[in-house]
Amino acid sequence: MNPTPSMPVPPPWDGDVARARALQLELAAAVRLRDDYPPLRRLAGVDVGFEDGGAITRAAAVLLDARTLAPLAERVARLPTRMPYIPGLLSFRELPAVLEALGALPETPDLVFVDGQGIAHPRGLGIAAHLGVITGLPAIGVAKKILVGTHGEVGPRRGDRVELRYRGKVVGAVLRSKEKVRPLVVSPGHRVGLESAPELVLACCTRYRLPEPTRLADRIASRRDRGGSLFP
DNA sequence: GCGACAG
DNA sequence: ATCTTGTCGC
Repeated sequence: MNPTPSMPVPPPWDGDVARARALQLELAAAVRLRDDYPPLRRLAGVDVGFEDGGAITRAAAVLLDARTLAPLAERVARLPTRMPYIPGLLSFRELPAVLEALGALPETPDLVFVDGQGIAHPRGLGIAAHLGVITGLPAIGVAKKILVGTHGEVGPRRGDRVELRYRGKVVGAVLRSKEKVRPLVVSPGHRVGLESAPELVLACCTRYRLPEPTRLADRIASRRDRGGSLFP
């Protein structure tokens, strides 16, 4: 992704929870849930970790070949942490660092996988949806736990899934990405449909619970990369 | 009023 | 998310 001139970022945290929530409602209105992504050539995965007991926010972005899922580039961004974790306002805490790492990638991805919720959120704007609306890029949220919503039992086989409902609406899917592991919570972030999101995530799940884009970003963001880059 | 609550 | 080693189960 080239030096992007005007990529709007969340305003500095001022402690005003009510205003942040109001902004989420505005941005949620811009979310598009229709499949509208280009032929997939490049994928990206982003995730966040912390250093100094939370003082530093460390974001990682990984670029992958969509066909082979092989990593092509990785970027890390470190920023002073501006606000505490508040359920429902996660994106305001993590997005600044994520956008910096994403913007530093050598190419603009066709689709971004984000560790967290898409529209499966109290106001329809989880971090994946927030990122999508702000960057204009197609995005999907892949979370390890539910924030809101309910669902029936999920089958035991890879690929089995059930709808995630919130306030009478389908907002995502609970997907078994691999046998004998807890299912993932998948929800569209932007420019991706409710049916396509789980399909795209599953296509990126090889031998682990998490899809490659998010799994690789997670390794780097959480300092588990064991000494260095993905390219030995 | 009492829980629940992505990372 | 993070603090943290070995250990039990598939």
